[in-house]
Amino acid sequence: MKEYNHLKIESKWQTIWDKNGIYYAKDFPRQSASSLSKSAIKPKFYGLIEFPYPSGDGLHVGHPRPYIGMDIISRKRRLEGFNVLYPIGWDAFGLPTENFAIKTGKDPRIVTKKNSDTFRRQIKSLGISFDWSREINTTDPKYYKWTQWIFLQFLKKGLAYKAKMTINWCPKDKIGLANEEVVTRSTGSGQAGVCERCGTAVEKREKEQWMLAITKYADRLYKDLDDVNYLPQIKLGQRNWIGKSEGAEIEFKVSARQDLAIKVFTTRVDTIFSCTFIVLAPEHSFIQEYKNSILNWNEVEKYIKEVKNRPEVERTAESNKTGIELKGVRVINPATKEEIPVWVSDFVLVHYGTGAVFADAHDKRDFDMAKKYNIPLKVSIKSKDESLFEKIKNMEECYEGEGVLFNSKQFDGLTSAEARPKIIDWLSSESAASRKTTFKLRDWIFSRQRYWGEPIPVIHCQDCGVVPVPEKDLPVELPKVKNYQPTDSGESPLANISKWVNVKCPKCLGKAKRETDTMPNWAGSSWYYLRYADAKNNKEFASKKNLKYWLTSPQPSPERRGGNTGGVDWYNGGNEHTTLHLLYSRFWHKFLFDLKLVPTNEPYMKRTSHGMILGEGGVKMSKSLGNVINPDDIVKTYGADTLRVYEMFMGPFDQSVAWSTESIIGARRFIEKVWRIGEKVLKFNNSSGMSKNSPLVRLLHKTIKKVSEDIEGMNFNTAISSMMILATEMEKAENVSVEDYKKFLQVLSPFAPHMTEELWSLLGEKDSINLSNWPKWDENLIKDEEIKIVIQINGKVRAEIFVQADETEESIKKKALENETVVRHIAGKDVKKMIYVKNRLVNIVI
RNA sequence: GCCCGAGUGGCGGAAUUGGUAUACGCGCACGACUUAAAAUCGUGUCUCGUAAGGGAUGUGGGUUCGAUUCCCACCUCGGGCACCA
Repeated sequence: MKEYNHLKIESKWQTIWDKNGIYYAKDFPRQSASSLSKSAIKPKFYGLIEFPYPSGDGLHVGHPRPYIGMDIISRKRRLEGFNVLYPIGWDAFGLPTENFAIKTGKDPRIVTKKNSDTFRRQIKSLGISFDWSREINTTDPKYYKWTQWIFLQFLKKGLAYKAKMTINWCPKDKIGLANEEVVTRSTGSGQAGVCERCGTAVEKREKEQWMLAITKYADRLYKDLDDVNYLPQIKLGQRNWIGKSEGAEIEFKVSARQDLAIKVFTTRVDTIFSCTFIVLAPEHSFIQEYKNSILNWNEVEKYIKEVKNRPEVERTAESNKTGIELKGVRVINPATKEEIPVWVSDFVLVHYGTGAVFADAHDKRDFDMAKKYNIPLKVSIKSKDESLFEKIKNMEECYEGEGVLFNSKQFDGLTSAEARPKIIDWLSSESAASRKTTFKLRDWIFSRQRYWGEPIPVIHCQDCGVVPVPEKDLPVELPKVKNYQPTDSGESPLANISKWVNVKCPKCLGKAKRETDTMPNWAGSSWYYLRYADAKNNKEFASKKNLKYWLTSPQPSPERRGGNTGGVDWYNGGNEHTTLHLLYSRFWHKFLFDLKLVPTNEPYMKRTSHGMILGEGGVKMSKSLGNVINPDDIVKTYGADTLRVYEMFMGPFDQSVAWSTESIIGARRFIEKVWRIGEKVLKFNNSSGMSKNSPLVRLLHKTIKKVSEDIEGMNFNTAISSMMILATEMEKAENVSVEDYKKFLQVLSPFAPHMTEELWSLLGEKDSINLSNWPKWDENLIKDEEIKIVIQINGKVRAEIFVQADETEESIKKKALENETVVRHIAGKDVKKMIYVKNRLVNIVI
């Protein structure tokens, strides 16, 4: 047998796999050729990773981590008899390519082609079992035709609408900026957002934008999380983002104008008796409407202008709270009937609740603001902790918790929870309040004044207004332009192409103009997993038949829960996508479900996350730091199998971990060790060398169990650790049977597919190891006959004894007390208690 | 500021439901093999102590027979915060 040569082996098998198309998913294959029932369709497994953005820098070692993880799961599923779909594509619209085009004048289409070619070549060199026959690209007109088509369905159902929104605007470059392109810089008067390119202070501008009404789905997006199998922190992230709160809307009447009222939303109506002022968001419409009555209007106007240009994160930061009173305006607290002042402050956000809050001593932000501006405060909630109460009463400390009401008229003595419904009922009987549920979630701003995105398929007609592009005219293709800069008026570069812009109205055939806004990058990625089911379909985004097969299991999947009707079996992606992308695609999917275009109410049954790979020393890998590792170099020097094993071994899959080129050698040594064992096995070619009961066979079966279970939990690092232990023992052993070695190769094959395939074929197998059967472990062989029991005295380990697996508690305790060390330690002391934990320990308390 | 995650040897990390802290790997030291080197194999490797024994899982408290694990407070780092993907 020849020496292990990763270069030869890896390219050889990649070519063979590709030629035979062994990783191509088949639509509705039969169970097996010999299956009696003709209708028996093979069960499917649909594993998904987030398709990459093909950046100009090429792949870096962080990209493959999730691909390898899901590849291991997909490969295991194939051996378990599933028909596996594991697809990939390119999420290729977006800012970096466009900015590159602006800078260099190169056509983004050509740049995208070049970048995705590089990515494809690099990913292929890693031996990931992707089905390349279903590759998609969001910038392909054949793909974005359907992204546009789905938008038209939103429009048809009234879920796409236009609204005035503020955008970041650079007055020097005359272009709209993404939040990312606005950097915070210190100026003379504090922090300010400036343009990343030119450093000019960024302004906010009002602009008509296309919106998608995701808030119409807020309740379902929240509730249906109960029925999906996401990691708990992902569900929590989604829930926090949607931000459902149940509370009340309360009206504060304006003293001077009893017909006018300011509505506030609160979840803590129990604190209303301590409310001494109300606070409006600077953008609140009341301020403009009532400006003639505001005595200090000039100052107020100046304040509002300042605040509007501050980034939102900045505005809500604790240290930066500012405010101004609306002099001459007072409202009435409906509970106390007292007149109270009205303030404006930057920490109140216009798009949450009603854009106004009532303020009292039981909210930290209100409390701090009142202290800062000497606004009177009152307290009305008594803490459970009496010692704290003095300080709270004296306003030395802010108490935000729940408690018992006082200073609250007829509600005195009730707990916060008891008081809330009663106060709402009381106030609503005077029509000053109503129960209300609000969401933090806001509608989705869907317009971009950019070039490199899907054109929004709408035509503006002078007479007919907004007219959707007829479906037969889709796709509305992106025209070529000379200049990728947005126009001076803040429109997309498309606005300059009069030939493209000026069209006939599809309805009245009169003069009309195309919409020149494009869609955000999120659009194409909101439905891409559906396209993989039927990637080449020209008539629909995917056929119902294919969607039904790939999204709904023939038998209940272990991934499925509660009222969930199916979806992608397992979707793994980055932690950084667990709110936005995940929520957006759930929204699109639910919408399509309502139109009966997809068969399931949720897109993904199971969602897990992977951590990032950081540079050496735990800092971010970035071009500017010069610490980016290119997988090409690793594949060349150590091989794809080594890279795969190393990336899975380096740390827990869901956590970020620092790269270490020095440590790769450990993975390589492990692979070489397995190779050497292969040489030994081939030399002796012993099919029955080991006794069925030998310690090595027992270890093999324990390892099969451990690896099988660890893969399901994505604990790839401990799976590899256990295989390393097995390899060390196999190498030490005088003889390893072919049969046992093959089982080891099979469980290792998802991690190191090339070298295991080579060894498999050297052992005389004709078919691919990737199409063999996942080995089963023998329960009888993994049970230990003798068990080590630790003896503790007062919780400290003092000795250990070995007992038979079936030994009784009495007998073990007796042995423990007879132990020499134990006798020495308990001499002259009373044994108070003995705690026995089965198969683990005896703790003697003295 | 708000939400989520993490903090364990020189380094990456392991540790079922609260039950032997430091598995596995890297590095380092010593030894075997070799004319030599590489590769490989073996031994050792948290810390103080000759030992008996003590101490240590970001910090400080608490619950428990027993805490890396549960509770409270705090510190540090990473991710997200709606136009980056």
